Amino acid sequence: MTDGRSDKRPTIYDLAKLTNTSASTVGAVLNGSWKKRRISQKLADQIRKVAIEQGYSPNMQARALRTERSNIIGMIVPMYDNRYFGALAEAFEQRARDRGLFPIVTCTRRDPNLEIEAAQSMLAYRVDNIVCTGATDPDRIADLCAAHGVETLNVDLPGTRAPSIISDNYQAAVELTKDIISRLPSGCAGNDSDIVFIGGREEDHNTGERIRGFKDAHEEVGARIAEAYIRPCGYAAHKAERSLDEFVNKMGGLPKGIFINSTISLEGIVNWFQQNDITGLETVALGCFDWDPYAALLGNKTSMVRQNVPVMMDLLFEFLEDPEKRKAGVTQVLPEVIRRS
Amino acid sequence: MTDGRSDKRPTIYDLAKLTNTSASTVGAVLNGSWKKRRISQKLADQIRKVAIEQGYSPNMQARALRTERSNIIGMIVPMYDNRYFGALAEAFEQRARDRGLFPIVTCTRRDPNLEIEAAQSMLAYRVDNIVCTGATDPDRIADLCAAHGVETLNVDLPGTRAPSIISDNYQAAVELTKDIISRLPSGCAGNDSDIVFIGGREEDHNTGERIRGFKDAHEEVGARIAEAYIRPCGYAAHKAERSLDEFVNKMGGLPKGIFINSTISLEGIVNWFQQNDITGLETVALGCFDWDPYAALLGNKTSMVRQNVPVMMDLLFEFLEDPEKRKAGVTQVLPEVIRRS
DNA sequence: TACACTTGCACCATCGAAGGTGCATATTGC
DNA sequence: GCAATATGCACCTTCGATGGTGCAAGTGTA
Repeated sequence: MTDGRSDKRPTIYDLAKLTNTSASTVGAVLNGSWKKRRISQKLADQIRKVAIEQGYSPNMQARALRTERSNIIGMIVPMYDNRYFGALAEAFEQRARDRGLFPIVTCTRRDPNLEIEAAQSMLAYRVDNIVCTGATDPDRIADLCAAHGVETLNVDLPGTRAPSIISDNYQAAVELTKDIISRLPSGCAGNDSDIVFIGGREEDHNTGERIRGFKDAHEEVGARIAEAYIRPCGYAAHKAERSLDEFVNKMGGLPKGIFINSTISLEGIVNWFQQNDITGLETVALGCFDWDPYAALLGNKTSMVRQNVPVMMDLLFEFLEDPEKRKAGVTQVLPEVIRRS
Repeated sequence: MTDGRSDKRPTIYDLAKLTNTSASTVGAVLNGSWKKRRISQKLADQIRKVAIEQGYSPNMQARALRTERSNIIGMIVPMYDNRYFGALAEAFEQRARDRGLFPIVTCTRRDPNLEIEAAQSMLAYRVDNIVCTGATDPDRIADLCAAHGVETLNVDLPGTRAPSIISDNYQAAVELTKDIISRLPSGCAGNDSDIVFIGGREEDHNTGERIRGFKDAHEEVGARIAEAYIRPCGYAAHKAERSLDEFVNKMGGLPKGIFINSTISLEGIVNWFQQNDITGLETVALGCFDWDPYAALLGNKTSMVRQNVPVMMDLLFEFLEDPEKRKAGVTQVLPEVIRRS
């Protein structure tokens, strides 16, 4: 090169030569510790000028190696196929950047092995923290990270090995169920219920809590629920579709209401209606524990639960920054129930 | 600690002491170059055993510092608020992992400054490549990266400084428009059209191509389009909503069809119908250049364009791996038009 | 003028891994 | 039985940034 700029990225050593100073001086100026090191204002200005001219950017790998702190913060999410996790990732990234951290979000498709693999990669790159969102096995990740001296935090699904920030699934499920009940044809509420719960995994904490809320809301109005009405058939759309189909075949008709445990399951439910009984979409009272702008418009009767992403992410960073607060076990955040009549 | 395991992560030096060998031997064994270095099978096995016992994980920062290759591959996406970018991110991550790379996806909210900031962060962490997906200004990012010796690739929106993989927006727009025309009340096709194009940004390459396809499809059936029918009002939902509202006020009624330029814009359109004329959703022929499982069900008449994510991502990694192929300028991939009658 | 401080910077080891090189010991060929 | 080669591993520098330490020159005090 003839313009004095190398084709390689300049290092503090290059800048030191260009300014007739030393690497430690350049380093101190560019990382902000120069006052402590009593570098003169004039020299600092000059070095900064040359650094900009040369397009210097500190090698974070080298810095991390030396300081034992990467400023990388990782987040594991299950999927990008719904608004909730998308919003979580977006809010997470924004807050991380605001704090000068480098956010790394990766989706692990609800695959426990992939979760571990992703966590191991993050650990290899020496992330400072890992946030497990909706992880199928947060404790396993927490243990793995603990062995590496890395603290984790759980979001959406609670774990026992790390502080957890989750939605108040029980309370929101109670409210959503009451809302569905209130929209049943008159005369139904108070009698034995005809609302099906579809979707989710029984082992899931959240699904368990939602079923508990679903049951308690029924109990409050004196209605009973038969076993066949609780159908945690998994999250995939086609599973919900099949589950509803089985229910209808078994019971000989549609239920009066459906509590759907996620937008993904809702996809299957709507598919079923499209295939089998499109008018049902207008007559059955739908409630979905999740939020999606289009889904909210479907059937014109779908109430939805929208989890409070901003508050959850604010709490997350509070916990990350304050070891005292971090001791808390499970912190619940109340979601919003968006009612449609 | 009493069990011989330090509370710090073990390094190759720790393992060398534990096995009475040297750091270079341990390093060679654990990074696979041990045969080349003529380490005996027996010693290699022993070192690997101890490494596993100690929970060793190589410090990728140190490795990257030494080898000048981080194995990190970055991707910038605008938003996680639609399925297209979610699917792109997911497919990208999967393919990167399959190749032993560490994928880093970040969303920049269609903010040109945030795009640059994110790219700079990635460069500071010495990513090997950056993939710009739907970037507002891919050339600016490409130039920045080029100054750091990092190659970029564009996806979804083309740039002039790097190879680009995009959808064939023109062809798909022609097909989508024809589909809308075919669903107009009989007698309309062939006359001057009554289909509005709403959403997107006029400066966007994709929006331009779609408008071109929209126009050509009209021309083919001998229909003309008045200026007021082309409304690239931006992407945000409320902008599309307002644009449709303005159109209806100005023209004194609904159009017979709407070509909506993204699911986000569709959100605004559906909102408008909800607020103003819910029956319109059933009578107006809708086509949306984007895909969403719920949106596809709306109005029961919405045809959608689903971009071919797997093929685009396969091409991306082909280009990344083969410098020859990388020379190509813009590669177009034909999306699928999902018709609903 | 001598001594104690302060100012302003350079020198150097270090973080963990990689890879060039060197040097014993073991094996082969003649 | 001896040189030539192969085998198996250790030593040492390097990547870029950080921060402890040392040291000259400048300033203040008695």
